[in-house]
Amino acid sequence: MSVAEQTRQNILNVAADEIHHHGFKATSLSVILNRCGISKGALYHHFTNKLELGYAVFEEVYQPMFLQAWQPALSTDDPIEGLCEFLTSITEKMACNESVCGCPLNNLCEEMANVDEGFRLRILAMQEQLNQLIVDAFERVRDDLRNNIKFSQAGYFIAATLNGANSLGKSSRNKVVFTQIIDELCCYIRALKK
Amino acid sequence: MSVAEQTRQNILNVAADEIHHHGFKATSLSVILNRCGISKGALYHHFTNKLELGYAVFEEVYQPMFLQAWQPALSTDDPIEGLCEFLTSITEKMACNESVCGCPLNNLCEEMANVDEGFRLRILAMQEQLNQLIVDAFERVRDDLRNNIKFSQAGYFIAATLNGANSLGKSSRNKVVFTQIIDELCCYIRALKK
DNA sequence: ATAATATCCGACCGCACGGTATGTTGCAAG
DNA sequence: CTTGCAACATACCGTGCGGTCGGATATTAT
Repeated sequence: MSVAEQTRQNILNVAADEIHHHGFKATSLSVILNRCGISKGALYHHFTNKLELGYAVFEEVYQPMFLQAWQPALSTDDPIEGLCEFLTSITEKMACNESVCGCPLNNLCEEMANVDEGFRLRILAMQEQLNQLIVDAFERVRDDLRNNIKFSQAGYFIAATLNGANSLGKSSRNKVVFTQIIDELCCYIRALKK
Repeated sequence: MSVAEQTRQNILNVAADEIHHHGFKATSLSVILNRCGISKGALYHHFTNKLELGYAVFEEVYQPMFLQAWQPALSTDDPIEGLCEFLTSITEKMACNESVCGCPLNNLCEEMANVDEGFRLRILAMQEQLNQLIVDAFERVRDDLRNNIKFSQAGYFIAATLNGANSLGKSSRNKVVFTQIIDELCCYIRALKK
């Protein structure tokens, strides 16, 4: 990897971290520059403006990260159990101070979806992609599931509840509430089986 | 109501609307002043700073609004059905352009809970209050419910899913996804009964 | 070796923001 | 009538922001 490309990747990673912690609008370019040890000229050589940097972070950092997290859980022989174990593992791996940051995708959705169309469409595509993953997984084992289930609707329901759990976790500042909601969600998911 | 008190209420209402539409940080005092037709001196006569204005909006506008919305649904003879009807009525009353604004409480939670302790504690208290309402309602009809239900956990689960539904609604910009999630949530709620 | 281009630097700009300080008006008590 | 304070108005300030631009340096092509 060329040194220029390293600079670019460094900017993307630092920006991703800053956006995750402070949101897009509250993220300061100056902070990114300081953390990267580069100048403003360097940043504006690689990205035309802050918005394009945000888009690049979404596409090149958040999106792959997101898919890599969900994909394995849904690709197992038993996606129902895979999903439950994945959700439970989130609560276990989540440190207390991390719980307040929430999911990058959901954060951006809350902050930017109704402000910037570029973000909105990217987020929407990502959510539909996730929903498709869930639907595909359910289709694969549909014989094991109750036959009155609307797969897509259930998929969105799961995603929504996870987002909401993150939200409630932010205000309570401990993961007990979060864990409870995930527990309840796993009950719901397992109840999809016959 | 004195003219001064009218001014104060006007500021609160306009500020509540602005915060609902643009979030707290992105809400500009200048815009509030213009919409109210008052000067900056007037605003700073009634509120010490922007943060205190935000707290006042939360306590005097959002909080009463929130309780007035939930209370009736949970006070009926059949809170399970009351809850479902209430949730469904949200989707019906919600215009398409309103769907992108989301719930003021959830918005503030996402934006401010991990930034400002004053907001966080107020939001937390509000959420616990809502949860208590749900728990109380469930306790009242506990004989009609399955006997392995953790009331508090179910309450948080319901609140979380509603928040998440709002979030997903923001990016899709139509209420179909929102409605689906609420439908699924109502199924879950009705399944709490024996 | 030299020209050309990519990469990066850092001073600067305009702007909108929250907040302050001082001035003005009007009502109400004495 | 006047004194005083609540209720505003207005001009101004410092700050941090995203973004621009001319120049310096490194890398590559010829």
